[in-house]
Amino acid sequence: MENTKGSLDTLVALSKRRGFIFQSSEVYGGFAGFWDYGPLGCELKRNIKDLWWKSTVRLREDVEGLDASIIMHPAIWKASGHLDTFSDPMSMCRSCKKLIRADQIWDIFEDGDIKPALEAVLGDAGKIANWCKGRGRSLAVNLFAIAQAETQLPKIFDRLAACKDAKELYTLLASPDPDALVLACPHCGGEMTEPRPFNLMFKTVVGPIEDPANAAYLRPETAQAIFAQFNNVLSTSRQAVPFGIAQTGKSFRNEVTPRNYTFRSREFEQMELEFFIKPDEAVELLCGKVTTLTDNPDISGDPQPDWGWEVWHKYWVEQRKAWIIQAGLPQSSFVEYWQKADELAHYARACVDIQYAFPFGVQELEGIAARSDFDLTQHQKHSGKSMEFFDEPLKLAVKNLSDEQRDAFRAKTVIAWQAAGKDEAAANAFIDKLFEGRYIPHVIEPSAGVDRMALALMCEAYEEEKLTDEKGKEDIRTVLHFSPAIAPIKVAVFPLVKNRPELYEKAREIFKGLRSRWFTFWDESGAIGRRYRRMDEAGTPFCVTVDFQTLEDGTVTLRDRDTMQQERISLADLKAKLETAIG
RNA sequence: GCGAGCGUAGUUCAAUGGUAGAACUCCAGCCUUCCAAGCUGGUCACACGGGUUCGAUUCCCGUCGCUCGCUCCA
Repeated sequence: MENTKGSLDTLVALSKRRGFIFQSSEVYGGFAGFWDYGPLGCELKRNIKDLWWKSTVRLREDVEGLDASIIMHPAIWKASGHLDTFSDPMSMCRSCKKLIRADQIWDIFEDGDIKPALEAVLGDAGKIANWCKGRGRSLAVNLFAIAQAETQLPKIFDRLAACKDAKELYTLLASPDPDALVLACPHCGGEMTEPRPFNLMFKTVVGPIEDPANAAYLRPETAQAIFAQFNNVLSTSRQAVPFGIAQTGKSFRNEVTPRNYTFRSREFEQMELEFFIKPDEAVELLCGKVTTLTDNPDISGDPQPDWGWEVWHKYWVEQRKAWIIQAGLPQSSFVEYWQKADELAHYARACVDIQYAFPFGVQELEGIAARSDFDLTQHQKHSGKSMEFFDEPLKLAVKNLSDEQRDAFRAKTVIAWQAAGKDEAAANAFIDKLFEGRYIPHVIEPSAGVDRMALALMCEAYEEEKLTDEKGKEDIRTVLHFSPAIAPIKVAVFPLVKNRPELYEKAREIFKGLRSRWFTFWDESGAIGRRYRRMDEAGTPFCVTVDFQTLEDGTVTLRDRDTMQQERISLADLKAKLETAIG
């Protein structure tokens, strides 16, 4: 049997044909970056989320759930850094790769005579109109926006975007110095890319008044809500660090290029866990040592109090890999990529990407980041509210130390912090707090995409099987090998033929009995083989067929999707059998 | 965001300056005692908006969408 995985195109076609995923707003021509999940797709997504929630929250004593609002106080995005970095036009230096806010470059230009000169030229609407004639629309829009000279000047970005064109315009109008309009990096003098609007967040207005002061954003990640509600969850849940807060929900990013089917969508769903841990210094004071990866600790069992952040991070990487395998991606189908030091975000100590081999390339499915205390520190700074955790055992442990031991600890810690580039005062402030039993927890963040997981599971499950029957006739069977836990339809019930009332009635009775427990599908039309194949394309693991023997001895045939084998099983045993297989 | 190509039923393909055919799918009926293939009938398409024209699915322009390459991806 020679089987193939099929291309992304064949998967997309099946996905539409069977009702997994539709293009958003299709009747109006579609809407790039947005997708709708049909009857089977929404079951699939629901099953993925349920499986995640069960393993992350329900089965763990140390994780609590949260379901926060999508639109939150804009100050959250100020604190998190999203607003500063990604809502302004940015320009990147081609040499030193530094990202610089476009208005900062503009400020540099203000030193010279570029700005007034440019504005003078651009202000001549008649010249611009002539020049724009026959040129690209976006260019004309940009230049006219500037030329219109409304009471408010157009946004700085619009002006800067026109710089390249303005240079040409300068030349055309015999400007004294067109070269002056080349954007130069203020750090190294290198060439800057054209400014781009990094407004990755969707902006909206809260309240009926259309005023910039009422601007708010759709969340670009679910994580920040968890940090913002850290204190509330902590104080109402009887948890203590280490513990986690989990959330699933929609997030929104104004992606520049939504491509590869649902992989990079502008609206997507995340499953995020923020797991709060003690800083290593606190672990050391409590346990007298910090277990690191070089100690080769056993991370397959319950977490241990002496684990440092490295071990916690590795622990969650392994937890997440186990879950992904459970969901139906074999170990061989994904890779664990440890980001190099220069790839890490400035606040991250380590980050592992779980990458799946999609048909369009090996791409990130989930990230597990060690984010230090960056997020809670930011929110403490911006909100003015303490994000510290009071660790009573820590306070007691410190109390039991001698003055010499405390001094030695302080000296050692200050040196370590200085080696990490932080100043002595910060180290001492941290140690003072620590000695009182207070610290800002660090965090390990496993962050997974529901849509990416659904797509990966569909890609992995998809197979075109070449079958040859006993007469030697070849046939291709398209089948989705979903694991029973995530399969949208768990079981289908068929009457072997539909024009025998007694058979039909018996099958309906069995169908209704199963439906109360699992998502069960009923199909009575066409040849039995055709019905089996329909269910293969939907990924339904089991089909129950009611035939004449059922009426005599109370047995049915149970057909397995993957092996296509059938077994006769008594109705009395059917539910127990399915319970074992599906769960 | 830039450049190139593409856009006809759910899918794969036709034809055409005079409003479109097929196969498979799907639906209904018949037949049918277990793996899509029998019979009969049926539903369903020119992405959207302008322009040229007596008339546009066809030619032109724009928008939207898709694919590829660049760019981007906190």
